[in-house]
Amino acid sequence: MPSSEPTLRGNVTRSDVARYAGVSTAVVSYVVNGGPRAVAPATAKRVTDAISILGYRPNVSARALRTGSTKMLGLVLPEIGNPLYAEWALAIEFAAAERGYTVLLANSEGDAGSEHRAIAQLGGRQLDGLLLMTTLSRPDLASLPLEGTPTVLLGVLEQIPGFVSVGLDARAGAYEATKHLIGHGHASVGLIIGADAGGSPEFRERGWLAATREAGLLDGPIAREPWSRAGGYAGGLRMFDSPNHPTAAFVSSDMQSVGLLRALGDLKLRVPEDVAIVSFDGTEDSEYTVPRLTVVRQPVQEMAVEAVAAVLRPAPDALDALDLHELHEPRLILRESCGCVAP
Amino acid sequence: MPSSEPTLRGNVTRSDVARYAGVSTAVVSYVVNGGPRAVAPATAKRVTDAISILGYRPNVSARALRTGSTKMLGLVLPEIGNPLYAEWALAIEFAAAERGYTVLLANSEGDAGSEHRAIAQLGGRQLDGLLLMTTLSRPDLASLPLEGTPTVLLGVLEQIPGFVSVGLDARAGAYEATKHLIGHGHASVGLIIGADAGGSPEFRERGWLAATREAGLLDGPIAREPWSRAGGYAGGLRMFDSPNHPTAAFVSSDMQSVGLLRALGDLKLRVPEDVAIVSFDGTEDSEYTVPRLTVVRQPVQEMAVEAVAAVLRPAPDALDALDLHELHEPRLILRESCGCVAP
DNA sequence: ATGAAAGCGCTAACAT
DNA sequence: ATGTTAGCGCTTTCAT
Repeated sequence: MPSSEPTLRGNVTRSDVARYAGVSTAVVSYVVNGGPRAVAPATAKRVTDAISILGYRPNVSARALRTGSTKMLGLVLPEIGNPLYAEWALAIEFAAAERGYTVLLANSEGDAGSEHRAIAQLGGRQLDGLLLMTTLSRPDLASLPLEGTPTVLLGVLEQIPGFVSVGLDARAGAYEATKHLIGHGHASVGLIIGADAGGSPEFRERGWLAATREAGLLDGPIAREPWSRAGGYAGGLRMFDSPNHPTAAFVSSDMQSVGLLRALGDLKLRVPEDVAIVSFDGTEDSEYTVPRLTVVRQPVQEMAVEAVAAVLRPAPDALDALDLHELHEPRLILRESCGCVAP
Repeated sequence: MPSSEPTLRGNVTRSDVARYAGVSTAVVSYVVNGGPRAVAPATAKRVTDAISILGYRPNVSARALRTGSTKMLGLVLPEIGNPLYAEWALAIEFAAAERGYTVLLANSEGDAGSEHRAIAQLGGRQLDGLLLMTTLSRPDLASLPLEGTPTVLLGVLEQIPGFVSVGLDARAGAYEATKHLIGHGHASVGLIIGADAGGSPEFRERGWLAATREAGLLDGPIAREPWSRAGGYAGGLRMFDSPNHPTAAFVSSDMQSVGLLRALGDLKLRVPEDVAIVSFDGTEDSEYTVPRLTVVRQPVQEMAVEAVAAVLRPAPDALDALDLHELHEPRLILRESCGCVAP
């Protein structure tokens, strides 16, 4: 005997609810959406009862088709495997949920081709906005198939014409970090930084350079390696496997610092006694390395909230208002790897 | 003078394309979807040309409304902050993309309330399937608002009636790990494991116990702590801050191992000389700790591919086929922390 | 090989 | 305060 259980499967429609509650479909809509017309309390109750009894769930696709809004935001990240991006993903998701939006996450795997593909993929889904942590440089950005989707650039270090972006003052952070290291009396501070992929990294490099020069020191050595544990490992091996290596290093990401620590371990060099380190990012990883990393912390949560707000903000009439670049301030957190705090 | 540029914004519809190509909307559909009717090559070309000239992109909501399939899969994870879950997310996303599906990611924050909320959230979106890394125990699972969405449980250690699940033989992995440690001559092997949240952890505990007993050793100490760096740190401090601590430990997750390493550093205990460790998971983190961690590696990618295949598989007629539990085999990877490989 | 048209479930303007 | 109804963009059956 076949069951006529109405809660079976999710295909209860609003007209089933309307019939059950003895009202029109419009009233069901008014109740579900809290508007735009008022409904008598008694009627509303009949409707909500019917909804829960029948197990009705609004069809999001139909609503999106009708209203033009999917209540979804796209988020393109280079790789969630990187704890910093994982932190971003979490923060964005949270900020979006607070405003009733769901996040569709896409990985760009850190290369331009995948990034285009990821954006194209998301583009077909009528997203209400796109949050883009791009690895692309300025000229490439223009060719993105953005198609009228409000877009906000994430983790951008400089202002990019035609785009709203949420960035951080990486130069100031790097400057402060390097200056702190120099304050410990090091004569030379090395720099481990990512391969230059779009104008971004130089800001950290500039801060490091400015602090070095300002102190009247000679420029320390530079290792340019991928923004990964493996990159930090390779750079560390190269920079420190020689008798006259620098006694301090500013490392441009936590991932690279983890790799550097690994390399220093292999080289039997102690941190901070033989090599002092300040890292950039401040992910949870940095609190659990041995020794704990002194870091320049990115205010990820703060930036995520702002990014979501920005992408949802109605487009301003003046187009120049698009060239917006919100700058957030990183913060130096003193721990063991610089030699400040006893291990 | 206002522009009549047709590529402006994404609101070109299939009927615009039809008009431009001089065909009916049906033909546009046939071309876009490669069926169900054949189209003359010349006509098809006119259509594809029109599509690219006008910058037409199919409206996913409309298609979903019409076909009932959103081509989206939901993925509920306890926290992407954990590298193991990040790895899962990546693997699932990849496996889904291969089959033309997009993944909607939701965080359950590791507690039942958030998990319910996350599922309810996704539930309204007419997903074609749900992948669920649950922290819930069996009885709670039954109360989930799954509503006819095909669901596959992830990372489950035992077979759960009424659910398809993709799991791994954690007991075997823990057994092998512990046995390996014992083979190094340790008289006692401690266990650091997560707080027991639903039947899952015991499998690792059982494997550890079995190996211990089989070797005729006394049971080592157990520290039950959260599945996090902080948990491993706390457990490590407790287990090893005493003169007669065990000389080896099997740790049930990489996150906890990272915390344990940190604790051992604080206690000035060396690994593997004073304490030998084998960890469980085998995330990238485990390759970059100092020393490198010997691990029982979860075949995440393999499990992810299988999970996606399972959730997309048409529901079998026989309901008992639902009680499916695919068991994957973890693999021991020898590195430095157990004392096998010279640092 | 192609076209006409119905209708997926919903919202909101326009009735009443 | 509530009901009627047009249509969002798409797929697909049924004609031609």
